Amino acid sequence: MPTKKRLADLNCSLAQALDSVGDWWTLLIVRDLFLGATRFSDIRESLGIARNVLATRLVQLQASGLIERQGTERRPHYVLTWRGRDLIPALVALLQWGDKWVAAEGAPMIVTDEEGRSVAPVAVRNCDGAAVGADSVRFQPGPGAHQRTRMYIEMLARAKKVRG
Amino acid sequence: MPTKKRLADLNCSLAQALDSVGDWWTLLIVRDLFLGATRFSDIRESLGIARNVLATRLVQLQASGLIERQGTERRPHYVLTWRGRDLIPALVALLQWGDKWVAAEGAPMIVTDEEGRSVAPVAVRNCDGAAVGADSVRFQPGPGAHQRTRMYIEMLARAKKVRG
DNA sequence: CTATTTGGTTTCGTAATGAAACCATTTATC
DNA sequence: GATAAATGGTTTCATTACGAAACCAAATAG
Repeated sequence: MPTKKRLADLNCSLAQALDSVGDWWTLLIVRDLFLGATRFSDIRESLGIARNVLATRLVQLQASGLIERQGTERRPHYVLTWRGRDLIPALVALLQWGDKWVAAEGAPMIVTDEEGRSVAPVAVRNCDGAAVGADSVRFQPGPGAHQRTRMYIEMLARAKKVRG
Repeated sequence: MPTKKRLADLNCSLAQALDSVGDWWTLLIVRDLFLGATRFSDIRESLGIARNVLATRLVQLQASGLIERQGTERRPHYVLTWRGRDLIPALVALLQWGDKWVAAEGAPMIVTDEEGRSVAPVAVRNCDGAAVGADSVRFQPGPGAHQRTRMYIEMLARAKKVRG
């Protein structure tokens, strides 16, 4: 009986994250909430998402602890929790990727600080603050790595070294 | 006749990005390729993804210019293009979010630089390199913003200011 | 007090997913 | 060189998710 695959048991935090925000709409809903939308109808009209799908997503987002319902029961305000707001770096990184590689007619949105100065491209940095380019980023098994994960990572790293 | 909603026409680069990498599997495939996997079977076994789904995703990823097929026709190596590698900041940001908020038994994977020193949490930064916290991040309409987008952003910003 | 808006739920047809079976070509084994 | 096994898929089919539209109760506006 085929059921939706649970990414959560993949022993990878990326999969864990995608289990919370991995479908097409969720990050866009988070974006709208971050922009300041709080109403069901605001999000619905902004994204053009079907009502039933939005309703389900909001329930899931609440269950994952990314949003809270506030105000009256029948006409709630939806707001991001801190856990939800903490997705901002990932969200901005994806947005910038879209700007760089896809957006044809210029960026639809610009990300700025409080003073309206646009932010730098999100990058991976080491503890000294120096950018670590994609060619220099490495993955190592961590304390929560299963034996299978550990072997897979090491196998690939070996193969990579052989290829040069 | 209900068809899959195209996120691409949402006038938002986040939606553009999600149109390329927005489903459950795609970023995990990118992760595997980044780790050094090149073979169909490596990815398949690593993720436990169905064969037909993986085949479709690889075709889509190639069509989006994120990966290339190399080597023989019948037994290709799949490798990330530069466009694909450029997803690394977003990928790492999501992975760190999963580590922080979901991972129970410690991080399965650690991200490091070439010398094995683990990297800092990915953050939004201004041009001076100072971190811009989620509370300080703002979105402004950009040059590619449609009128509708512009009004929506401004409407929400006004409402936010009223709420305080 | 009536009309409209809000925030959904229900129903139904279409599309996507997952599992398993199948298959052609390459590579390894004897 | 023949045979076995692995690789890289495609096909088929049942289940599930999605999208559109209709419907509905409570809250708000006039």
